[in-house]
Amino acid sequence: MPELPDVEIFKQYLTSTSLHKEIRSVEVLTSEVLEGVSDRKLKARLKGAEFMSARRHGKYLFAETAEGKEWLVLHFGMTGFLKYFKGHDKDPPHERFLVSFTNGFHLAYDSQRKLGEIGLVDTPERFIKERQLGPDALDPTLERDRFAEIFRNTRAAIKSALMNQKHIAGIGNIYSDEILFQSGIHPEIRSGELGENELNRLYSQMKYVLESAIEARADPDRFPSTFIIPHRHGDGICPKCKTDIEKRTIGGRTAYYCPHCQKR
DNA sequence: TTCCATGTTCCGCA
DNA sequence: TTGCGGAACATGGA
Repeated sequence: MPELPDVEIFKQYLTSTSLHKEIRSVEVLTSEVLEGVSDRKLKARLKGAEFMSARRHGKYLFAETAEGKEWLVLHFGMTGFLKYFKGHDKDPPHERFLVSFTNGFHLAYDSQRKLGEIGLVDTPERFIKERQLGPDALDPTLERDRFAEIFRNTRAAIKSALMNQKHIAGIGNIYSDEILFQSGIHPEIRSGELGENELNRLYSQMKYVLESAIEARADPDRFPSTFIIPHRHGDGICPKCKTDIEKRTIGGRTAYYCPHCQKR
């Protein structure tokens, strides 16, 4: 589930496995995932280079390939992930892009659906500006007042507003449900109608939920027992009050929430 | 078989 | 003009 916590784990994974290793070759197995760069150019730029550092903004992962000048950008769509391995019998099932290092290991980008994206950008900052992405949800310089201002100025349902990457980057359908549950806020309330107390809770719970998920390595089996995510299915029960969880479509996505803990 | 799914983008309407 | 809601996209599992 590649939302902010998942992509943060991918960043840690890429950092611990794939930095400072010479790239021997690059294979593009599904050219549809390339965005704004040709297969030929991508290979030419990566071959002989190495990943020098990794960064993340929202759901995007960046790997530095030429000091301060060029970065590989990866987006994982709904189903993407990375796998570092040795030996071709261990290739993941829907490999779209493969980097092979001179040490014999490979880094694969797997995406069952092809909704992800791979490109080359000169700097993450310019990319973020071009895509009009909002501040990263875990940016330590994102202060409560700026956060509150963003949500006071939008009229959409708060769930939709949280998922809008132009407002805050990194939150998707799953984690927006969790953040609203932990905040005790109904997902259909209009963003601009939230009171100051609710905005305060939303801000602090957003940080708490995302940080907790990263600490749990984005693995729902390790989430705090108060999280609603593991109960986010047809016959789920609220982990706090045992009320039946409700399901409804908001802004075109399925929302799960507790009608008792999250009053309108 | 049909519906639904963690992603973003595009279109039409207010 | 801008923002919002819904459809579209690709693929496979329930």
